[in-house]
Amino acid sequence: MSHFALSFLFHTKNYMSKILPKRSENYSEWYNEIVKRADLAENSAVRGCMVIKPYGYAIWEKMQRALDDMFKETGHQNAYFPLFVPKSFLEKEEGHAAGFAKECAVVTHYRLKADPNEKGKLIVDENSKLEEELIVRPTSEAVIWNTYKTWVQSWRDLPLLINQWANVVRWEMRTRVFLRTAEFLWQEGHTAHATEEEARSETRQMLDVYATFAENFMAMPVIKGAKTETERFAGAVDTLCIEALMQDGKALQSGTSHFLGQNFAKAFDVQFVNKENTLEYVWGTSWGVSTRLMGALVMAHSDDNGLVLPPRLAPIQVVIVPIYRVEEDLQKISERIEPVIKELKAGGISVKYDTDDKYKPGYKFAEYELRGVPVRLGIGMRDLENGTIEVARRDQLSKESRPIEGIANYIKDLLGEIQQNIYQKALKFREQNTFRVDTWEEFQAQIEKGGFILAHWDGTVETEEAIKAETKATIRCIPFDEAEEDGMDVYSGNPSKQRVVFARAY
RNA sequence: CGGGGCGUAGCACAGCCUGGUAGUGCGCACGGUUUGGGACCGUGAGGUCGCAAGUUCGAAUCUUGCCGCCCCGACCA
Repeated sequence: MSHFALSFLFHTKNYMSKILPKRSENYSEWYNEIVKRADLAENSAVRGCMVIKPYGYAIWEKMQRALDDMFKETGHQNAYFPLFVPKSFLEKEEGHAAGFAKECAVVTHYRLKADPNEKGKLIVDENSKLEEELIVRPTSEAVIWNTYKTWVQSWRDLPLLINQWANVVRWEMRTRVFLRTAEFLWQEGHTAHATEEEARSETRQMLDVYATFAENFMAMPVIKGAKTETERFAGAVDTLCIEALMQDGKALQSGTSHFLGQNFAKAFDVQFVNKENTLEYVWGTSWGVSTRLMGALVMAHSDDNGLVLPPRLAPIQVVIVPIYRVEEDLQKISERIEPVIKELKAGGISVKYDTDDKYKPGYKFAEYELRGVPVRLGIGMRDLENGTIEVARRDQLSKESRPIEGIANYIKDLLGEIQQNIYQKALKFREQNTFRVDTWEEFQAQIEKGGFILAHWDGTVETEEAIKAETKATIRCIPFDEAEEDGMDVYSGNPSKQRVVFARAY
């Protein structure tokens, strides 16, 4: 016994560097470690800003591709607007200005000069002060609506369906990699329409696009709904959102779509002449998802062995690890596996054949698990003799030996099955962690345990804020698919027509 | 902005209390043995101990100031 105990103690430190913190013990440390160890991103030298590493960026690119295709299918075009927003633009829509004012980076000068007092140092050249400060965009409504004014004259110019992929900056007090960084990448759609109805349906259409993306690509079930007044986007009439449940029981807003009414059209004087030759303000929408989705992806599916990627977003869908002693064996293995690789690639599957001899197979197994590669194939001399190959699934951490004959087709199906399985698992988790609650005592107890709470709300800001103050729970959304029913507000006891979704949120 | 922690090799840390040769593990380079779940042996490279000032014969270590990072809260996609 003492021998084991001693040897365990002696080696503990070494092992510690190889295993992840337990998800159940320290969720945020577990999250940070996965992001780091799976090579998705790291904290940069710049406070609050992250470096997205190639593997992480490859996932983001897959997200971009899928979303971009969906935007194009729904008639949108990409464009690009400036990073800098003159302060006067930002001021024009009052609610908008108030909402973003306290988190803006401001450019006041355009030049540096050598410090006369200290060699090698630079100081701001006071002679380069800007007449008007430039704001680094926290979002682009202001610049874009200022531009739309010149683009829209007639009803024939509408609808205007534009999207841009860009970076934005919001000076957050506290940041977390992917979930809340000072600078982040996103897409922002900005559309203008002739009628309210059309703008409202655009708002809803894009929310549906996000939900479809979340569920079909990220394998992450979401609740669609509308934000309450307090949670609404600054400058919007209505904010719709998709809300996902993370494995620690906290909610994550994963996408928003705003109906802007005529707020920005009026602020920036964007009018068009309708068919009856009268001037009208256009109706606007804006909608966005960001690199926060990367955080959602990690927190929705991963486990104590690392990242779990849904096949549709995995940069490497299948990794093949050869197991051999001598060079000749590797050659034999390669000869047998090359046609399989070709077949997989022909089927549109991304494959990595890892012949790197720096690491042993065991190391590679652990490493690809950490990185969430959905399927791993192991093939050695024993397999060549038996005509088999080892197939390992990341989502279930299971292994089986299969005939190598027809393996490519098998894997094609398997990837689909894994995609489904990951989604079903996440859906089941959400269902098991969604609670219908009718009393305040129950509510208080349940919110401590996490999860979505469906409870009645009287529709007042006062109640919403009181609940938040007492429990830190916010109304994530007023869900679309929840049937109306008469009830009593869980806090105030006032009459209510519908349950809303409460949770503690990121 | 409050509360806590931390800055020593690429990474994780020890050394600091009680001042005197800068260390361990991982990683890295080279050579050899290994390879079906994170291999091993040997040799080697790698440091303005966060920055600045002070105390001292002498500072990673003591004092003061500053800077930065992380965690927990208040604000937020």
